[in-house]
Amino acid sequence: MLQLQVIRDKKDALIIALKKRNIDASPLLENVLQLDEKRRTTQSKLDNTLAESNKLSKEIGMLFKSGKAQEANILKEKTAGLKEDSKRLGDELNATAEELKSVLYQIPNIPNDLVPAGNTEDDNEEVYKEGDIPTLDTDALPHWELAKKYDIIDFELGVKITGAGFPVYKGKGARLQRALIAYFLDKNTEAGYSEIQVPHLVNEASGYGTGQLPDKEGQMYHVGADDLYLIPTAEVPVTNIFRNVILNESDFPICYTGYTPCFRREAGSYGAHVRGLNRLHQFDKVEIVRVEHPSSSYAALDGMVEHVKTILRELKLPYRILRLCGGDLGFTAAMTYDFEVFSTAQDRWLEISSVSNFEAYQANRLKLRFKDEKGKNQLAHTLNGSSLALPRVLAGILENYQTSEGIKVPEVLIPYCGFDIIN
RNA sequence: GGAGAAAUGGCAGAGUGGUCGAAUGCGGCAGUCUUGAAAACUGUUGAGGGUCACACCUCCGGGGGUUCGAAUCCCUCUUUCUCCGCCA
Repeated sequence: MLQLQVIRDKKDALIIALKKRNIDASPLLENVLQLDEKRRTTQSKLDNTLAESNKLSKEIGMLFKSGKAQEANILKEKTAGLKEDSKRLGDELNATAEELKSVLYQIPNIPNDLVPAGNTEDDNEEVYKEGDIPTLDTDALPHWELAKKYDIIDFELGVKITGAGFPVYKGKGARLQRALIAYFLDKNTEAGYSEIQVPHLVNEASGYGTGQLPDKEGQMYHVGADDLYLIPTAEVPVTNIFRNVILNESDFPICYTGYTPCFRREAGSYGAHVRGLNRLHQFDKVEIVRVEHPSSSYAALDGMVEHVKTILRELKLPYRILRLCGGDLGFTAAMTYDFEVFSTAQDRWLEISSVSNFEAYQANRLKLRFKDEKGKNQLAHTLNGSSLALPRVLAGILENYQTSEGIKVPEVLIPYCGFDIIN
C-alpha cells in the first residue's frame, strides 16, 4: 500500500510513474485525496466533540466528589447530545477510513525508474545471459517423457490422489528433489541467510500484510473451516514475521531463507504450456527474504541477483535475467528480475526465480518500521526472491542433462544425491 | 474436545468506575563523576492521528455494550497457562 503522505506530496509524479503499468491512476489518487480530506475533517469534528465530552465528564466527577449532585445532574443532561454526535461522527469516520483503505488497496506499487514501459512479457528487458545451450540428439525428450521413461515422476498418480498439478516424485526423482532443496539451503546459508521453517498455512492478516489479499484472493487455496490460506510462497509467512515490528537500524540487514511447499490454484491456466512440471498446483521452493534500510535496498536487490546467479552457474544451466516491464510487474513490486532457465527439449525459457524489491509497499501494510538515527519511525524495505523454484529447475536439469545413457546429475548435486546418473 | 485461570508500555509487574497513557523495578538513551570503564546520582524513555508549532483526540489482546465517565463492569472472539481426554 502506498503511503498517504507520498500521495499527498507527489500525486502527479505517481500518475506518470504508474503509466508504465498501463493504468491511469489519476481517478484513484484523486479519490484517495478526497477521502483523506473527508477523513481528516470528520476526525477533527469527532475530536472536538470528544474533547468537550471529556471535559464535562471531569467536571461531573469533581462535582460528585464535592457533593454537588444537583449541579452534576444538570451537566449530565448536556452530555446527551454530545454522545449522539460522537457516535454519528465515529461511524462516519470508520466508514470513510474503510473506503479510503479499500481504494488504497487498489493502487499498485510505483515502478522504479529503471523499469521499462511495456504491456506483456515480450517487453521485458533482457539484462544478462549466461551458459551454453546444449545441442541435444534429435530424439531428445521433454522432461515429462523423461520422467515417465525413468519412472521418477508420476503425474497420473498425483491425479488419482489429488488432481492435476500434484505430481508424485519417485525414487531418484524424489531424491533429486530433496538434494536440490538441501543444496539451495546450504548455498543460501553460506551467503549469510539464516534458515527458518515457517507454517504452511497463514491467516487473513498475513495475506493482507504481503499483498496477496485482497488482490490475488482467487490464487490461494482457502481452508474455510479454519479461515486459513495455504501459502502460495514462503514470502508470506516469512515476511509476516515482521508485521507490527519496530526494528533498530543495527538490526539490518535481515536475511532469511526457508524451504516450503507452495500452493497455487492457477485458476484459468490450462493447455500445452502447462504440461509436466511447467505449472503445478503444489511445488517446492526455497526462498530468500530480506528486510533492509531504504538506502540500501537496491544494493541488496543486486546482491540477491548475484547470489542466484552463482547457483545457476554451479548447476551449469543456461539462463537469462529479465528486468520486468511495467505491464508484467507484480502488483506489490517496485522492481523485479526474473530468472529463466532454457528448457532445451521444449525449446523455451522457463521462469525459475523472481527477485523483487517491494520498497516500502509491503512494509506500509505490515507496519514494519525502524527507528532512524533521529529516533523517528520509518518504514523499512522488504525484498524477496526464489533460490530457487524446484520443478522448473528439475525440468531444466532433466532436459539439458539427458544423454543416451541416462540423465547425468549436475556435479554439485552428486554429493547430495549419492548417485551421478538417472537411468 | 471438557473444566478452570489469565492477557497492562522493550521486559517484569501494580492498578476493580473519575485528575491513569498508566505506580514501581529492570532494561535503553543522555548527563554528572572518572584518565577510561564500572558503581552511584540526575534526567529521559510506547504507538497512531492532528497542528507551522502547540492544543486536542485515540490506543491497557481484538470486537461490541453499560455509564456523564471504563485498563477497571457486561457480552463475544482470539491467544496463553493449569488439569482431564485424545494424539504424531
